[in-house]
Amino acid sequence: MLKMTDYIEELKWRGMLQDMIPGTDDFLKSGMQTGYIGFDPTSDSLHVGSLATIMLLKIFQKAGHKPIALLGGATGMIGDPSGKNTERNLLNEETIRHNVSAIKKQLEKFLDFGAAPNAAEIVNNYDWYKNMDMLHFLRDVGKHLTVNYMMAKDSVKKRLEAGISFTEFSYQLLQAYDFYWLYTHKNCRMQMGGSDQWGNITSGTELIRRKGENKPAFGIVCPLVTKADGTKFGKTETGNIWLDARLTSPYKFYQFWINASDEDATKYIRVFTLKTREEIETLEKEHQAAPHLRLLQKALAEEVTTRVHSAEAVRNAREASAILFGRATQEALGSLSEQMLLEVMEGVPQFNLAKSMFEQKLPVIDLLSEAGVFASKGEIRRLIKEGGLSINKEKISLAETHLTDQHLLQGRYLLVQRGKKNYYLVVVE
RNA sequence: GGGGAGAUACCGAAGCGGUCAAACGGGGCAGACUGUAAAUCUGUUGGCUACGCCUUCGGAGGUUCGAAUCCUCCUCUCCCCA
Repeated sequence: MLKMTDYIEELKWRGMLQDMIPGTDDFLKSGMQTGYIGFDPTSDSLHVGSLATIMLLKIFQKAGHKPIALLGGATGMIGDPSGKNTERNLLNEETIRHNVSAIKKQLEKFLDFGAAPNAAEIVNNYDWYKNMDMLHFLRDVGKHLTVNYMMAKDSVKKRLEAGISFTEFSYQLLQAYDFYWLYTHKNCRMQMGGSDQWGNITSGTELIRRKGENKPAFGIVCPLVTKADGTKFGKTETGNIWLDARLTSPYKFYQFWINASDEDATKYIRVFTLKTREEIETLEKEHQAAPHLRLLQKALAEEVTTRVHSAEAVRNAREASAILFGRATQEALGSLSEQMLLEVMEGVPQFNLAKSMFEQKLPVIDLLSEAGVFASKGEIRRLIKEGGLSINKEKISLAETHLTDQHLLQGRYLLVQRGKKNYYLVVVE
């Protein structure tokens, strides 16, 4: 017997409910329902920006409902104008096919596909668009929503001055039809999404209503995840944080969460973990009592990294973090086996230096410059002057410092550190 | 088509013949404080074989002992009038 919980109530305390279509609440309480979220195949990996909506689905399933993840194999070819202020370039079909299959694999990590009766499903809207011809689309879909209605949407209104192509303008019709199709074929009466999807979701419920369906459709949206300092969530100096380990190493992924500010961490732990309200509140109390332990950030990083990567990835990342940031010093570094060292350094940028160069007993500044760790010698000099350069956790205070074989970890590695958080591994061979 | 304004380092913006590798602000990086947080304060922010040298101020020429600064042409941007 399936245990149902109150989805809306849970979203509320997690701070994940921005808006909902009236009645959604009662609709969900009336029994197991099917709901969906669409994902755009604009690249071949999701990034943490999509994580909040994935969690919407995950929590939906946990609450006892049936989640459907819709991949926009067709809509991705059109381009959603929501939240965009300029027309986008179209991706070619091959790229989209590739992206769809890659994203599908990622989503499979989050949802439970074996949990009858509310097992998750993945669908691709290309399947119902590939055989549809334009006349049918215009007669069966386009006829039901007026241009006036469509133009009133924010996503369109914002673009009226700058210009919007007919193609992007039509996007909401396609998404509306997706909803209708799922409604009729999968008995799916609910759509979720980020707040930028509100317009598209209501176009869908409207289409369903005007097509003469007697049972209404529902929807909710969650707020955009933000950072307290106003910068964009999910980006770092070096770019997006991706879910794919090849694009963002598990170590870096783990560090991304560990580095969340206190203020953000209390928000994120509600959105990105499945911890209960009690667990979270207890953690917060413990965190306040001993903030330097960073319990909140650790709990957040561990759970998210486990789900996206694996428990083993977390172990490695935690170990690497302990060595790089903990009190561990040269001795700890030196005592690592080569295999451990490499595991710990996985995800840390690596540079090569010819053994012959190293043996010339050049000053450290020349060696680092040769290895290409820094952009220029001026930069290295400045860094040394400012006390921001360490090798093997030992501060370098003179540009003329010479390195000897004793500095080499396992006879061939140098751990270069810029500031507190940036590490580079130089391999001498 | 006519008239005007402008193009400076990552971005914004001063400078209008030497003292300009170029004020100031933002951003970046680092240091201090701390907790791999936030706030704050400080330093730094073209390159090099470095008390000196080289390359930079839209592009190409020119004037001058000397130009980001003056002149000529070109390219692009913005504004106003038709």
